[in-house]
Amino acid sequence: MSQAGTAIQLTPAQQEAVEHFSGPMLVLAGPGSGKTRVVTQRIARLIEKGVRPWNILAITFTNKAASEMSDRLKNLSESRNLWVSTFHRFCAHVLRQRSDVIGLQQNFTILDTADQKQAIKHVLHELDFDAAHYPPNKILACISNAKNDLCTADAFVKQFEESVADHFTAVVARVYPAYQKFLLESNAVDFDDLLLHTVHLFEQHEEIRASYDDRYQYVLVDEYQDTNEAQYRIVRALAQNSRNLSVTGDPDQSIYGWRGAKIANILRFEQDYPETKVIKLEQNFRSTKMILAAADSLISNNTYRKAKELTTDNPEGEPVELLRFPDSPNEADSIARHIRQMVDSGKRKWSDIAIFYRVNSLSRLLELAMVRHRVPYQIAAGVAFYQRAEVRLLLAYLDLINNPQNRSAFLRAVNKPLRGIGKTSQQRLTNWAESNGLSYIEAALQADKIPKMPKRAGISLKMFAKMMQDFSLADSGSVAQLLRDVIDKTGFTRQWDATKSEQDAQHLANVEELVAAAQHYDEMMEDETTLEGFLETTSLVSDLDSLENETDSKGKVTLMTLHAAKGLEFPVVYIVGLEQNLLPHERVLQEVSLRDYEEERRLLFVGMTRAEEQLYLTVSDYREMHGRSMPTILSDFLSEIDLVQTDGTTLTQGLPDTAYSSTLKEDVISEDDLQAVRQAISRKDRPQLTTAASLLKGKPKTAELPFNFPIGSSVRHPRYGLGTVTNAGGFGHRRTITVDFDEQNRTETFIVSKCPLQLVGR
DNA sequence: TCGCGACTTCAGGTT
DNA sequence: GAAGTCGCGA
Repeated sequence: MSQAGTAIQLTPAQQEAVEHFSGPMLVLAGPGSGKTRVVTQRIARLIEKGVRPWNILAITFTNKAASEMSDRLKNLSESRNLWVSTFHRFCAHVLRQRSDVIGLQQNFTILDTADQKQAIKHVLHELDFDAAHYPPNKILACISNAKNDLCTADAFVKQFEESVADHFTAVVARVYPAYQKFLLESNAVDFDDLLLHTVHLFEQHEEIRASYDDRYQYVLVDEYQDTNEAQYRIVRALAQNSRNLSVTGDPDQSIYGWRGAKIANILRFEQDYPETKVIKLEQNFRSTKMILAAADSLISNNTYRKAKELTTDNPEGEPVELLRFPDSPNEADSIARHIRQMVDSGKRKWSDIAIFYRVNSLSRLLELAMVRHRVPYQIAAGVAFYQRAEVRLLLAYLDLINNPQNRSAFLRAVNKPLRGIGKTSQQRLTNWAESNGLSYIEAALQADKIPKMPKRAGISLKMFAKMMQDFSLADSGSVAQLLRDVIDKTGFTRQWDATKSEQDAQHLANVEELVAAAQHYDEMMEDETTLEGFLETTSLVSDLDSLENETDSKGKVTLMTLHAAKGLEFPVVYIVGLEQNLLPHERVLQEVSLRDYEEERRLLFVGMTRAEEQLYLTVSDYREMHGRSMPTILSDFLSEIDLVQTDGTTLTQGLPDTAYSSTLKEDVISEDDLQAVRQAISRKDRPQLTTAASLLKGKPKTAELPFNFPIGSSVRHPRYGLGTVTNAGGFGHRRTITVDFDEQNRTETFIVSKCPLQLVGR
């Protein structure tokens, strides 16, 4: 934070918040007002005043926020035994302690989104609904919304029976209970259940609630404006007796309404806790006057808000610029060049710069441009690693060992590697298992009793089940060793040969990396290492957790969605695509809901207020949407902001870089290359998989992007000029390419990782 | 039972 | 542009 490093003087309002001791407190903190600093200093003060660290609970929404706070606390005071957690981790912890009460076992599985989808499909199939006609994602969204509002399956069905509902709701009313049954029988929960079960645990078992209330005398909740009903009730349950609840947030930064967040929670806090002390932090230490004024004039168009006065003593700064481009490839390319020039000229370092966008699909062209211009970047897509087929599969094996009732894991693992157990055999098994009340593993052990089961499939099933039963953490000794045993026994890696293809090498490297992650977990937990603990760290990581926050090294440019940007700050910010249907998003334009429309405005507000010194908004006259180039309309929000307009194509005029040519239709870099780049980046730099607290502690490294120069592509050398790649050799750091320089009639061989070559669009 | 290619349909943000 | 579905041939 800009303020944290040097000027230590607290404003009177900050001081008051830091010194607040007991009773409820609401801190309304505008962007850049030093909120995190206030929270951490207050915790330090609490401890100084004699509060014991284990009586304090600090809750955030993301792992990143949690680990950042932990890190800061480390500098401030003796903070061991102090728990900084996300809502979901906190709930997982509570539920493991009291799993018996809610009908689960302690080793329950946390399903991720892909598992959930698979489960829904399975249920749809069982109920004889056509998955094509009832999209699993829509059903899932509907169930999730219900859960966020604490509407259980029973309640949903009852509500449905008592009201006039549409056909789709009727289907959900059938699917929801069946889905819950599937989860329960799998000894599993989904993300929403973590919250929902915890609410029920607290509200239906007073003695349990009271014990946690008593344990956590001081509860602090960050980003309170983003709490949904379930989270609201959890917080309430924890502060019922102790009442030392302090929440921080900013209604203007509420951007998770679609996830069930209720902005009303923060607006009504004073009614919920009448003795509340309210503190407003309105002085901004982050942005220039120009940027703050622009953001303020935007947000003042919202009607559903508490007016706030944002002020700053920072310099005037430069005006917010609107950059206009003819099309999206041009936009991406110009931004990349602009960034490169800022860094090359020594004005900025890579990590000073961030690019935000409304939808993930916009990152594609930007990434390609970054690669083309050799701009090192990081993108919030760290979990992509856990989504890779081979990693998911191995995790399914571990999951099944940990929780033999887990149906999703069984179905995923049973025929991979191939064991000749096809769809129909699986169907017969699951039907039989369910009608006999057995887990799939138990049923597989008696596969010969299943009617119509082919002999070969039956034998395979038995062998598979026996093999799974023979695995145990106790026998292997550590999660990493167990993983290796699984790989050995299943012949998991036999299908790949690193020397045969690049893809195979990637698969093998991913497997290696998962083993390394497990080993890291083992080492960190020592004797306490558990399978469900490891699996929990893999299912509760988020995209954001892969990002580094480096300030010392030159670092990387950060690409992320506007949603992910909350809580961060950068000297230079680009917000891409200020166009109708994109920002505001088309979905809120179709409906006539003012609430949703205003959330889009808040989203832009959040993005703009991340910027410290320079803020660029961009539009393209044509943008690729759904694989097609479409003319665009300027975002209505632009008329609410004071800015200067610039022709974006002139951004880097008169400067030496000439890699760009206006017809970038054929990208020299293919989608596969981009995947490889992403993988290579993430493998090198992703922090080791750990618990929240130790995330992001890896030393900052600057990754040299692996550049691909396909044979036949055009390149530019600063001295030799234009040339064509004619040959390639070697691997990794020693990869070389040979280039013919037509103009000078010479041929040179370069080491790719060191050469000053640049790809040129054709 | 399995892999491949052709085809359709779909694309918001996150724990 | 990508992912999922379907039908075919081996």
